[in-house]
Amino acid sequence: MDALHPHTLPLIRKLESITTLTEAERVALLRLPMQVRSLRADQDIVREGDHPSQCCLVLEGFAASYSFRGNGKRQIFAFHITGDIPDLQSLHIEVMDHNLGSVSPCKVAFIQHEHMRELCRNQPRLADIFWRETLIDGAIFRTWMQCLGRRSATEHMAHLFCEFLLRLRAVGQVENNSFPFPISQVELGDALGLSTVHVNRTVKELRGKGLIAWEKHTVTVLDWNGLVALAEFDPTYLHFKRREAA
Amino acid sequence: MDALHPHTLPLIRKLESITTLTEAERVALLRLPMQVRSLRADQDIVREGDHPSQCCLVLEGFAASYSFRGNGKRQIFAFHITGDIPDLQSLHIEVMDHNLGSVSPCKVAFIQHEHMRELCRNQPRLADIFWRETLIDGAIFRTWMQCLGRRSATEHMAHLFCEFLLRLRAVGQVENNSFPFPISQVELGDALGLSTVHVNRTVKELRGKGLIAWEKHTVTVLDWNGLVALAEFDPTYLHFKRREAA
DNA sequence: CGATACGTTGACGGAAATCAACCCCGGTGG
DNA sequence: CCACCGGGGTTGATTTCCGTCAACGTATCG
Repeated sequence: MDALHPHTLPLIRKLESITTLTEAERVALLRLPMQVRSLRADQDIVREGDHPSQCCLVLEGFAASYSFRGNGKRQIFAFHITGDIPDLQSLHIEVMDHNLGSVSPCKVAFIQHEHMRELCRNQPRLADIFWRETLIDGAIFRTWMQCLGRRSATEHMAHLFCEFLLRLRAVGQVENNSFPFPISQVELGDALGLSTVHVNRTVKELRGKGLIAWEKHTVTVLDWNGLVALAEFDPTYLHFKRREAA
Repeated sequence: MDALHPHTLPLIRKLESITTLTEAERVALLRLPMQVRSLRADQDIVREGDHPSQCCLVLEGFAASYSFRGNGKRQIFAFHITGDIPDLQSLHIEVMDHNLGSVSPCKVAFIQHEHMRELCRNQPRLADIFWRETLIDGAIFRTWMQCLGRRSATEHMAHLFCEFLLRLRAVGQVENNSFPFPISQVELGDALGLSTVHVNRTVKELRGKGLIAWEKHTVTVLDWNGLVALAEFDPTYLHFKRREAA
């Protein structure tokens, strides 16, 4: 009998925010063999071109998927938080077409692909749930695309804070509309497709309108309704089990 | 014994551009019950908010996934061509968070979810292949995001033409670097996040540089290397079985 | 034949990039 | 102890890309 791995708890919590698990499925998840590692900020986890044989579960801290252009400009595609498996796709796509790295200091767990595959064979419904996870990632990508293409800098940033509030709340990291936000303005610019200077001006605007506060790596949403209205935020795309209100 | 459905051939061809199928898998695909329909241009296939019970295989023509903002601005997330199943995600995500519609006149085949699920149960490797398909869609979304965030209008448009050439070639719709392109400049703008006016100027620039020709719904790539260089195009993200050259 | 959609072009304005300082703060080392 | 340094944040001045407005051309179609 394999040992139970309490490290899986964040994953279970996240999966239960979008679906319901049976006891057998929870146990199977808790038995997943994994190797835990601590990372400093800005460390690579997987690099473009790699052929990974394991995937990575975020336990603590923030990670990001990103890619560089020839001219050195970076685009961040997604931020990953507790409970996310950012490179689940490597289970079925051999070569990495982007990078994955820590943004803040992180604790991550590595799970061998063979163990994931075995789990998917033994618990076919879990396979579907993981598939669904990657489909929701796709939905988040689409929304991010719409923000990049059709929203102003201010609207886009407001949208990002709305998304973070809901995603972090789903894994219990929001208290009184405040959440950890260990991301620099440079990194935020790389995510929003903006220059650092303009990120700064945009943050200033959101602060000035009394919508958010941001100090010492913590963001507080001061006016949820105002932020939602400005961003035209609709949480459907996150596909939570039940709609959450703030 | 179920009848064979030759309509599945485009799907088989596309799947074989990224993987290898066994005879049993090919037969199982050919037996998939489906209902074929012809659509005029600009018709809805599935709408935001729907709970579909079937998914849609594109046989001929172009379709697009898109969504509107409150102010009426549209963002197109993806164009879908022969062999694509644009709403495969509805197999595991109940509610549509975006729209799917025809761009040109189309022939599509509808496949009931129950038949897809049965196929996935009987041919587990096909389930993984479909999963992989949706993961590649995700990779395309990421690349599109980088284009929206970090490329100029010219580079972005060049990138789009590069992608179309390879994807259409994979399903046999490219001859002498020419391919059908039944997309208006308005629609192209909705995909690139640009105004129609600027789309026009950008097309003019690509034409002026001798990179492409575009007339009567047909695009010809006149200078593949030049286009690739301008776009910084790297086809890895399409995850074809073997690298294609032009 | 006008109606309509699509494409093209010019003039103007605005949002965000770029360039360039400067500040604050927490190391770190002489 | 203080000087120095570097990373992050802030601000102003200028430039650039792209959006908006407006007009006009051209093809297709009822």
